[in-house]
Amino acid sequence: MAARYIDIKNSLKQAILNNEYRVGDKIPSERELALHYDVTRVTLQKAMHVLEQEGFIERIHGKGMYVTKVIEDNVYLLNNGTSDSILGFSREFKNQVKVSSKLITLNKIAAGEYIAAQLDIHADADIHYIRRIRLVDNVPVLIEDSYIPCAVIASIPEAVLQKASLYEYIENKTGRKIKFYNSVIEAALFDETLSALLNIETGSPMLKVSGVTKLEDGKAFNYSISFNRADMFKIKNSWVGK
Amino acid sequence: MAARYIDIKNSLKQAILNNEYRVGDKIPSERELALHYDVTRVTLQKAMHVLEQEGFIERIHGKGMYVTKVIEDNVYLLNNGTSDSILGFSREFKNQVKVSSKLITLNKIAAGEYIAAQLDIHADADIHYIRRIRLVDNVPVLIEDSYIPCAVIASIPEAVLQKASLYEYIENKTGRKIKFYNSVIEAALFDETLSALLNIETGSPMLKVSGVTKLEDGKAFNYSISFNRADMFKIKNSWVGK
DNA sequence: TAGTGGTCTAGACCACCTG
DNA sequence: AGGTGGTCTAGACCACTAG
Repeated sequence: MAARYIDIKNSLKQAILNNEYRVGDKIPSERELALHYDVTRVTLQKAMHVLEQEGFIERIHGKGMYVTKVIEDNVYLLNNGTSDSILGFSREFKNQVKVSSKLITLNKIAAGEYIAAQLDIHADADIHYIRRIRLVDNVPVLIEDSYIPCAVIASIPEAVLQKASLYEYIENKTGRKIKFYNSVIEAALFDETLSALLNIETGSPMLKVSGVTKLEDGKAFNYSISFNRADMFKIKNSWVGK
Repeated sequence: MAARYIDIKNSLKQAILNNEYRVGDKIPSERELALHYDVTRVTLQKAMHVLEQEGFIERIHGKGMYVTKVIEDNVYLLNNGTSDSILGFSREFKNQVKVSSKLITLNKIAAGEYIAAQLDIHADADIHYIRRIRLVDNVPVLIEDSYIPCAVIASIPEAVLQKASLYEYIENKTGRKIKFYNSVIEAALFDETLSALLNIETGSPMLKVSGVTKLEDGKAFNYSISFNRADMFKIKNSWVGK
């Protein structure tokens, strides 16, 4: 079903996560791996480039490919830009900790100019405005505001917002996968309203992440802003040259 | 000299920046562009994938390629993870504003465990510890601490730290290009020491970016932490699925 | 020099979108 | 149906690293 290079990438990723290859180990050469998986070098390279981008290996010209320093500090929750499934909050953490949501607001309103511009729709188009508190092991850690055009999803069951992953719901409902995520990361301070919702001090530092999510067909379906407790969130970012 | 696909990417990037293609425009198909640049589709696709990663175009299966919303808010300075030359501060901004540095500290010290672990060297190896204030149009906007192994660069002229780009100096000195950058982004508050250096209020929000930079041969050469005024810096992050 | 990753060709077939 | 991007093959040559 999926592309061959994705399968290969996942296979090697699992091998690394299972410690079959350890940090600093040299993994087999492209030519060996291509033979093993029975693909051409071009296809294998595609897999390896993705693995590199995701931060699992390092490719060094003339030397070989090496397993990178591990996925580090698990005390803090991270949310990066290069994983398979960055986007949904519950998706990312559901196997590690107990994630839940508390729905604060669910309204149908007109987009207004700013939101409309982000979503590439008309300012008078209807959208769902959703505000949720996210909890990890029952501790509130962030507030997330979402703006979703009614044209994409006519209605959103409250049950989804309370318990399930909104992204999975939308992928299933529309039959399209999530493709794009453009975000802007900023630091700010929690104001009275938001700090009260998280039960923390006003003026605490916040990591604010806002962005637009798009589906495979290029249609924007969600503009979101999340206000994250700075003491619980970091963002890992990796970059590979050229 | 450079790879063909990089040239093509830059050529199209320039065309977009010059408004030869405007936001929302459909650009020619892969097959047309491949013909025009006289390369195969595979090579052309490589160029386009990079261009997509850098946020200039969107590729939509079955439809075509479209110019993405522009590089936006130029009042704030941004520092993202997908550009050609993210890394150096002066590199990124030297054509837009007047960037200068003020050297606060330049010491040769032992790495110590934490820094040594980041740089993958011994804890008793010598490093340069550098603290600089960066100014944009003579306004101090961030503080940057750098930890550079003496084994990579024996000495660093003060003049470089005051005026020039440290990264360019190192690329020239070692004859190797910068390849890697793994960073962690956090939010925090400015303490007394740091706020005094930037002449802002203690307790102001800060965007803290720390990371390791590596050269082409995989050798770590700089662990840095930058403390950025949150009101002047945002980070743009784009992610493309699959 | 032998081995590695980096780039490129000239095809081919598939999956998706639109009229 | 015709055009678009997505994937893949089976080679080839180049650039870099090491002993």
